[in-house]
Amino acid sequence: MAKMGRPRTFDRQKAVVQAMHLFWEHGYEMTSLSQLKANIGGGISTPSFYAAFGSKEELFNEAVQCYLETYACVTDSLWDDEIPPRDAVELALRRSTKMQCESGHPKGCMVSLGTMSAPTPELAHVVEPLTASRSRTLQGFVRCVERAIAMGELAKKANARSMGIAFNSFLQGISILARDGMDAADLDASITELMKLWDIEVCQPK
Amino acid sequence: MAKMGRPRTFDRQKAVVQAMHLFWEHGYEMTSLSQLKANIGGGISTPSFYAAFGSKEELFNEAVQCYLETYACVTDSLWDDEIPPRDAVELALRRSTKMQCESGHPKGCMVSLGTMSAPTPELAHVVEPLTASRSRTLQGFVRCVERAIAMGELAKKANARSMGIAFNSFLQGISILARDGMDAADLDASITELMKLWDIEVCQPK
DNA sequence: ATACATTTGTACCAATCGATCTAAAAGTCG
DNA sequence: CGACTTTTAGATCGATTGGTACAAATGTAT
Repeated sequence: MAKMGRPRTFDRQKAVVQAMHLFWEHGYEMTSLSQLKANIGGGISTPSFYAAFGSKEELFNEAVQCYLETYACVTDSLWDDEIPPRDAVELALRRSTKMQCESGHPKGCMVSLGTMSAPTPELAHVVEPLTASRSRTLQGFVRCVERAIAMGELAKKANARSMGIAFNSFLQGISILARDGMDAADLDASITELMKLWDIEVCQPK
Repeated sequence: MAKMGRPRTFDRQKAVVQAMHLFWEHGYEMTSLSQLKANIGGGISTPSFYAAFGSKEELFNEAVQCYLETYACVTDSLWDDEIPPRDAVELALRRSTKMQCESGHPKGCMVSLGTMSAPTPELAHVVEPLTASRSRTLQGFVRCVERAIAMGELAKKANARSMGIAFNSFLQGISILARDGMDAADLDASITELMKLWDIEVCQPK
């Protein structure tokens, strides 16, 4: 049995992407139904919106999932054991910077900037996937340093958690700088500086 | 001639502080008049609010000024030429971390988190003082590195702007980590790691 | 052709947004 | 006391918030 009934006038998948861009730009609560409806398929009506997505919150969840499966993958190298740990860290930083500064979508990272999207405790569950993603990214940095120590690349006395937090805090800050309009080249140069943090912990005698 | 007319039932200065805490926690647009009125002097009426502060935007401006003159001073060391540049940078980072994690007020920095407070361009002017403050802090970091190079403490080949951006991005990221509930001790340890970025650029031969 | 399934547009819902009007209340002055 | 000044409380403003009811429109299946 194929699909029945009157067909949609808009592409549902494209609509999720358009919604993702709006939520990315303005956050959950600051994005209104009017904005969403106006930007989906060149404008849709209220009942069409609710028939297709259920509610604003459900659409947000879909938008977040869409983001996590696409743009957020720039940090996937942190969990790739095929990549040398130093390369994994540098790749995550450089790919994330490039993504956050490129045109065609809002600046910065939706996960990082989502920190301010849930002001009230009763709305915290809405952005929980974003919170979990930030926690996971921090874990990824720590994991890379731990892996390097275990491999003998970094000194045993290196503090994996502190180094991981340093890389992670730098990464989170990029979202704010990108929103403020900083060039990708400037950020890239600062990554080169930051990576020296890794190099000075490398075991000297080979 | 002394003050005339019916006296206020609330302390205007305390009210600005309470409003600052609300704006700090939820941002400009996400803080409603109802919240402000309910939290000022144990609850005030609408006309009392407008008689005392003019409008929501004017109160926000006062709250921002209050923040900049108090909490934001944790980074003042960046412009104090009496302090050795390395100490100035480390002081700014440690004082800011301590402030952002201490109890008695919302976590994180109002200036950094204010990035998400102005979604629409027509509200950008409201948070302009916050944007300017972030720009000023970045300049402060760069200035310290430049001062160290001029003093001969850091190598001439050191990239002042890139290093400044690295310190600044790390600092901005702290707001997000603090909001996520990270301990001040963890952040402090990561500052110790980050400061190695400075030490490796120090001119070796004394 | 007719029954069925789904989306569509129009109108509407209560609640809240920031802000204002009016008038009583509560002080300081002469 | 009475004139003056300011703040107070209650009612209300139009606009917007997220979300529904209802019926016409448009497709597929039999």
